[in-house]
Amino acid sequence: MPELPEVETIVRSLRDGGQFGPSVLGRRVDAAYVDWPRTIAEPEAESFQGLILGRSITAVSRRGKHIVLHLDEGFLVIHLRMSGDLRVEEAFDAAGEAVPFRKHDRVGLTFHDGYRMVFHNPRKFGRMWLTDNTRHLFKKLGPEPLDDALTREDFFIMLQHHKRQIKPLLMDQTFLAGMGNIYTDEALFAARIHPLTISHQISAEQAGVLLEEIRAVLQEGIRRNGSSIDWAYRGGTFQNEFQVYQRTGEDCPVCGTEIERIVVGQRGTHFCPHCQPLL
DNA sequence: CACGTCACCTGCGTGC
DNA sequence: TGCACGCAGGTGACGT
Repeated sequence: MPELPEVETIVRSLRDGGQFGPSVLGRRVDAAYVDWPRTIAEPEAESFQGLILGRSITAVSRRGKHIVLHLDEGFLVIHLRMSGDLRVEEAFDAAGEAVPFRKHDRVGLTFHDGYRMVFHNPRKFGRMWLTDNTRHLFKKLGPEPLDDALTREDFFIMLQHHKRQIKPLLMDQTFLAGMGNIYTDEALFAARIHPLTISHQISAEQAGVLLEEIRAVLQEGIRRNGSSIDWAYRGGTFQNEFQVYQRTGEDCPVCGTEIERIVVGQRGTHFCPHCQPLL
């Protein structure tokens, strides 16, 4: 469930407490459980278990789709990829017995006060890095779409610098950090831009509209606590606002034309052929 | 540089 | 019921 709005929702819950459990701030790691060692991208999984012990979480932030737990020494960075999920829960039952981990729980960090944070990750794509410095992880990431420092003019110039199909370009994390399949389809629909449009051919005015629509769908996604679909229910409600995503064959909410599905860059892509003509 | 393909994984819905 | 297949919110490594 991981695009920018879902990651931001999790970050806020980890920081402030919320629908996914209490805050992790101030909690100290007392024990580490690793079910799938490849989850630990850095350092080696064996050394990770010892190195994380005794460290406390002092802040929680986000960069693109990465969750950043700031520790009193270093950082724990988490990427959920396709199917990752975090929850914070009590690690022991009333009798003091450890609550068993669930199927697909890959990593568990038990805190000094009896709570734990669990990384649930059915498809095993998600990764964690325990590192003293995050620079090497983020150096290639593009700007944050919600950062006001990114202007419409900047965005137009960025588009002019590439001759690529707009959809894969928006999903390229080195171009812009945080967009995924859902919010890209929704933003392109809102901006009335065909997903195969070559970035280079988008006018300055259209670029401005696109940036604003990207921000609008991301902000609405955050406001609704992200999207919940199928197996990965997270309590979000943005799925109820989808205009085109997963609505193949249904009527376009604007003009009534049937929503089409094509494949772009190996990803299912949904758009209205009438509202989003390929110029 | 841009794009297609495959790989990494598991689970679910569909159609035969 | 069983089974093959296609599909899924992501990304990185290749080859052309």
